[in-house]
Amino acid sequence: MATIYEVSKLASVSLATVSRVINKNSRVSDKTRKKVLDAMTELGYRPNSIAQSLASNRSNSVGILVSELHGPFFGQMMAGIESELRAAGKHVIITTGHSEEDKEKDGIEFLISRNCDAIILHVEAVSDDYIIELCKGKTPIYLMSRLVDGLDEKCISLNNELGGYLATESVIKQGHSTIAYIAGPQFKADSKDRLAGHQRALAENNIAFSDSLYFEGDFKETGGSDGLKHFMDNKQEFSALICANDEMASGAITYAREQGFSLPKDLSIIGFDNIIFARHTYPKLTTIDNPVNLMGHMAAKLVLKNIYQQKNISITHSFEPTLITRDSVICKT
Amino acid sequence: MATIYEVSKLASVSLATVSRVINKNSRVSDKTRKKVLDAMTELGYRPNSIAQSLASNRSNSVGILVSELHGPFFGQMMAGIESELRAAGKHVIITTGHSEEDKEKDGIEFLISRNCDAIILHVEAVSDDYIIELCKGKTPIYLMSRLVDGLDEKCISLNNELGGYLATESVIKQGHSTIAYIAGPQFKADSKDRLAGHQRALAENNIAFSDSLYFEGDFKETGGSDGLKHFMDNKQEFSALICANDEMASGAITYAREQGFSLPKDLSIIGFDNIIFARHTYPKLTTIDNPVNLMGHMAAKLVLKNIYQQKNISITHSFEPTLITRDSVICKT
DNA sequence: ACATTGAATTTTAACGGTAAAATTCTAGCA
DNA sequence: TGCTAGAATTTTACCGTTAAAATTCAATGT
Repeated sequence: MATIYEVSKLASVSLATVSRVINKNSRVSDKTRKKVLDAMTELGYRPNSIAQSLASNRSNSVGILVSELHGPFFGQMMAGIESELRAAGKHVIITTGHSEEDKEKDGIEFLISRNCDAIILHVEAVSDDYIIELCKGKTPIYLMSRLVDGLDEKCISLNNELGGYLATESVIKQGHSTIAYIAGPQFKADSKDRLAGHQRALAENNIAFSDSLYFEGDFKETGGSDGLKHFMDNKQEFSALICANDEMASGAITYAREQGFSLPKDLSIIGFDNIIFARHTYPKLTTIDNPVNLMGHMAAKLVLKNIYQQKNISITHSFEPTLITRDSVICKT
Repeated sequence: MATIYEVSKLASVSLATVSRVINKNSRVSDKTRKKVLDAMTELGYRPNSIAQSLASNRSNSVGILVSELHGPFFGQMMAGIESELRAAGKHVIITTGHSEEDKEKDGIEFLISRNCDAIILHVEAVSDDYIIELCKGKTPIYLMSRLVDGLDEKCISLNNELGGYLATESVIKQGHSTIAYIAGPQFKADSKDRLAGHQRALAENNIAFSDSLYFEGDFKETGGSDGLKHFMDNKQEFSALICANDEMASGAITYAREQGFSLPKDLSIIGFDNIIFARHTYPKLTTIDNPVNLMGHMAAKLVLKNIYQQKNISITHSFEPTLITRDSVICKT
């Protein structure tokens, strides 16, 4: 690959001049600029962004850390961030944390050591204190789906408690009063908040929360089937099942039908997230919309505004979930 | 962030010695090593991988270019590559091409300019010639789901033609003879091959391919619904519908039910890819398994073997799809 | 014609590391 | 004791770029 040096020789100008035409900004005469540009195309020159980054201390790329690369939730999130940033000519470096403390830290350090101009984190295993410490470093940190005290300006988050509340409330309004709940892993803040909302809705409607109608799932399809199986093995009676995300709801639906349930007549099921696939279950899944793609866009905008000086961007730090009514919850007869 | 220089001063050794303890390999006396290590922890030193990369001309990271960050297909692929590489201590830099020639090229250049040790590409819009040219460069290129003549050693691919054949054959074996086909975008090699397999199966069974039972979809849910609607608007009669991927099959299932079909009685539907969600449609989707996660692992292994000198890895370049029989295709009565 | 000035350009020193070449140490041996 | 081989360590140049400081250039006003 041709270097800036070869370009400068071919164009018979100095390195600095070539550098200046690459970086558009400063003054170069039109004549010189053309000479350089011609030399660049002749050599097929592309700046080495590693060297640029080392010399200039910025990289035009922002790091993203997500828990997993697959799955509809993270897919939408990454896509949102990437498309917004890409439109602004910035690149994205993605790595994963697998919801494990060591791997999350390792991923963060990788992104920092790669000179990212900013980092957008979706971390679940790392402590608030660690994050606060991290923010003191020179790489700007932003947080998705996590609200850390004192770092509000750096967070884009969903009101998960409200979402949990809405789900349960809507089910109660349909006349259900024996309601089972399959939660997400409780070390994740999202899961805890959704559960808290559920409990608040129950309390406000004078329904006691029962441990025997609670199951902690894994946010995957298996969590839904395992949870439902657990309740059935224990001979629990309930007319509605709330799942803390749509994957678990799908698993529950599939399992329920395998067990001979007729849905939604025998059991109402509601999910959370409104993943694309939620409208393809049968019955179509009633769920809580989690505007994660939008939130991804917003996180990217936050970076654009704060790091890349793009003015006139208005930022929403906090998003609200909404109820999406489809066919999987029916009025209790 | 502390630099190697500060470490060397604190440990009162030279830069080179610090560098050698960082890179483990060469000889350093235990006493010196300890001094350096202590200094490093005291300063909280982390090597700047940008500088390492510039100086050493490798980066311990491999670039990945996918068409989209969301969607079950790419999610599985990225996850496969990442987990294999991560286990070997390598990092992954992901970017997207959006199936557009310009963006694919831009993404590739970004990855190259970032000094990736190797690049794994899933490109769809770029020409074979461009890829061949690319391979002459100094960054090693590997290809997923694409077979370029003469580059077999660098490709990990699925026999899509066989998959298309298997899908159609299985449907024919169930007694169907009027079969509609919703293809993927025909500029994508995968789509073309799957269609070719479909046509071969038809031909072998003396069923004529009919343009009126063909629709080119977009590989998304809407492709399935649009396609089915198209056939119905044209009053086509058919007992089976083959979709070139599972997303389109899901869309078709949902749309069919909205139109009052009873599935699978009124219409048999088969998909392609065997995405996780395929078992959560109703009826459960019969489909062709595309071992994309495995292929991701294999692509990573190929890199590990060729670029990072890991011996004793055996490579499979070509994968075969298999029929997954579930409930969405029934015997024609 | 000649300072003056501001723009265009070049020189030079970083950025934070690696790696080859050069040097210093340390033992072992004649 | 003096020499030497091999290990440990340091010196030095370089990776490809940016950016501040220095220099050259061209136009302007007097």
